Amino acid sequence: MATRTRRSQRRTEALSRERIVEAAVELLDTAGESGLTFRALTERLATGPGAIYWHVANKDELLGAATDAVIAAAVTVGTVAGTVGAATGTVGAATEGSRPATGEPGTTEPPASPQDDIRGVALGLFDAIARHPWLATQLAAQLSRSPWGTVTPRIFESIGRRVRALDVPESSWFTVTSALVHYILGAAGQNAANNASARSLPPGVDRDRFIDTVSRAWGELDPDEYPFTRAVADQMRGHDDREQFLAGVDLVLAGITATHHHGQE
Amino acid sequence: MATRTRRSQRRTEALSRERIVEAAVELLDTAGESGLTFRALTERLATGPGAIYWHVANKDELLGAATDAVIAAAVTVGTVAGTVGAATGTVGAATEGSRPATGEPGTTEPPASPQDDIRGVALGLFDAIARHPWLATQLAAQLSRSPWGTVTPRIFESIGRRVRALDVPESSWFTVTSALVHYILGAAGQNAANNASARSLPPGVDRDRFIDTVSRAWGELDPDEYPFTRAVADQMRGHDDREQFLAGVDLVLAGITATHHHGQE
DNA sequence: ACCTGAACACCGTTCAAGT
DNA sequence: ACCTGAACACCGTTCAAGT
Repeated sequence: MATRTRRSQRRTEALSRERIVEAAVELLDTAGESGLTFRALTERLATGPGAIYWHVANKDELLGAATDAVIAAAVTVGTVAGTVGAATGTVGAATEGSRPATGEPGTTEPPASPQDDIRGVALGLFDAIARHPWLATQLAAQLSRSPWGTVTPRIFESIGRRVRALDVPESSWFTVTSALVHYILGAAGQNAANNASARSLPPGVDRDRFIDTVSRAWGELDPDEYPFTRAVADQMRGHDDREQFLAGVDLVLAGITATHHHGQE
Repeated sequence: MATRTRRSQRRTEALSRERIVEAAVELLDTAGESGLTFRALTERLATGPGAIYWHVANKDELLGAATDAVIAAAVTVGTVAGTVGAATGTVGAATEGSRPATGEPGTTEPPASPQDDIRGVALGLFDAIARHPWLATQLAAQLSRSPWGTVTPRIFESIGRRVRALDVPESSWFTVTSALVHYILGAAGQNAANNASARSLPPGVDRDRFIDTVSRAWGELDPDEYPFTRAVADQMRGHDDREQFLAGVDLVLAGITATHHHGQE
C-alpha cells in the first residue's frame, strides 16, 4: 500500500517525455518488467495517466524509448572513454558501460587493435544488459515492433565501424557485422536471463550458488536423452560469465580472420 | 464477435494438458502473442477458465510449455529424417523442420560432415522460429523464467553432440557449444522479429518490399551518426535470410577450426 | 499546450459449487 | 478427479473537463 516515503513528492520539474522514460527505466530496474505499470508510474511522477499519454503514445512506445535510451548510452560510451559526445538518450549516460574491461582504450595505453575495440563495445553491451535484465526480453520485443527503429541501427553502427577497420572486403561487411551483432545480443540476452532468474531465487542464494544449482540440475538429466549436456555440466561451474562471453567473441573474430585470409568466396 | 464457425464445437476429446498446449500454439501462430488469452482459449476449447487452471498452473507455465513443445519438435526432427524417436512434445512434430535444407542427411547421400550436421540443426531451429515468430520473444522470456527448464538443455544437447564430433578438445566443448547456440538463437530471433513486423504491415506489402523498406530507411539515416549503416544499407537487399544465417554459422565454424588448429590456449 | 481523474473494456486468476 | 462460471483485483487506455 504505502510506497516507501516517496508518495506525492510535490513535483518540482515539469513533466516531460525524458522524465517519464527515466522513471520507467528506474521502475524496470527496481521492480522488474511486471513492475512497470501506469499506476506505479503515475504515483512515482505524482500525476495522472492522462498526463503520461500526452507525452507518450502507449506502453509499447514507452518500453521502446526506455530500451533505446539505455542502449544508446551503452553504445555511445564505448567510443572513447570520457568523451560522451552526443548522447541522445541521457539516462544514466555517465555510468553506463564505464567498467573499463580487458582491451578498452585506456588512459596512456597505445591505440587498441580493431579486435580489442570490438571486444570493448561488445562488453559494453554485455554489461548494460547484465545491469538491466529486462533488456533481454525488451530487445527481442522491440525488434519485433519496429526493426526500422533506432535501436538496431545504433548497435549495428557501433559494431560495423570497427568491422570496417578489420581487413574484411566491403562486400562482406553486412554479413560479418550481422554475425557479430547476433552473437552479442544472443549471448548477452541469455546471460541477462540467467541473472534475472538468479535474482528471483529465495534470498541468501547468491550468484555462484545459482550457477552451482543449474550445473547440478544439468548433471542430473536423463543420461539417455542428455549425454552431452550431462558431460559438460561441471564445465559451466567456475567459469566467469564475461570471460565466457569474450571467448565467444574471439571465436567469431577468429572465424572472420580465417574466412578472409583463405579467401573462400 | 463471432469466432469463425468454430464456436462451441461440442468437445469430442477430454481436456488435457496436451490439448491445451496445442490450442495455445495454434492461437499464438494465428493471432500472435496478444491473441493468446484465457478467454480465447476457453472459447476454442469450449470450456471455462477453471478447467484450464486444473491442467496448467498459470499463463507463464502455459507459454513455457508451448515454447518447449515447438522447440522439442524442431530439435528432434533434426537428428535423423523420418525417425522421430522420442518426441515428448508432439505438437506438429511431423512437419517441424522438415524442409531438408542444404547439407541435411538425405536419402542416399553419404553421411554428412559434423559441420553439415550442425548447419542442419541450426537451420531446423531457424525455420521453427521463422514459422512461430512468437518464439523470438518467448525464448528470451522462457530462459529468464527458468534456465533450469528443459528448453535450454534441449538445444544445447542437440548442438553439443555435433560439436563433440568436431575435433575440439573436451575442455572447450562448453565454450564452443555456447557460442554456437548464442549465435543461432540471436540470429534466428532477430529474423523472426523481422518476419513478425513484416506481417503486421499494411497488407499488400510482401516480404521483399518490407526488406526494401527497411533498407531504404537505413539508407536515409543521418550521415554523421550512421555512416556505416548507410553504406551497407543496400547490401541487405536481395540477401536471402537463410543464406545470410548460414554464412554466420560458417563464420563461427571457421573460428572454431582456426582456434583449434592454431592451438592458442 | 498541458494536465486531471473518473470511467471503460479487458485480462489473469480464484473459488464455491457442481458432477 | 475433473469441470463450471460468476466474481475479483488489476491493467492499459480514453476523454470530457479543467488550467
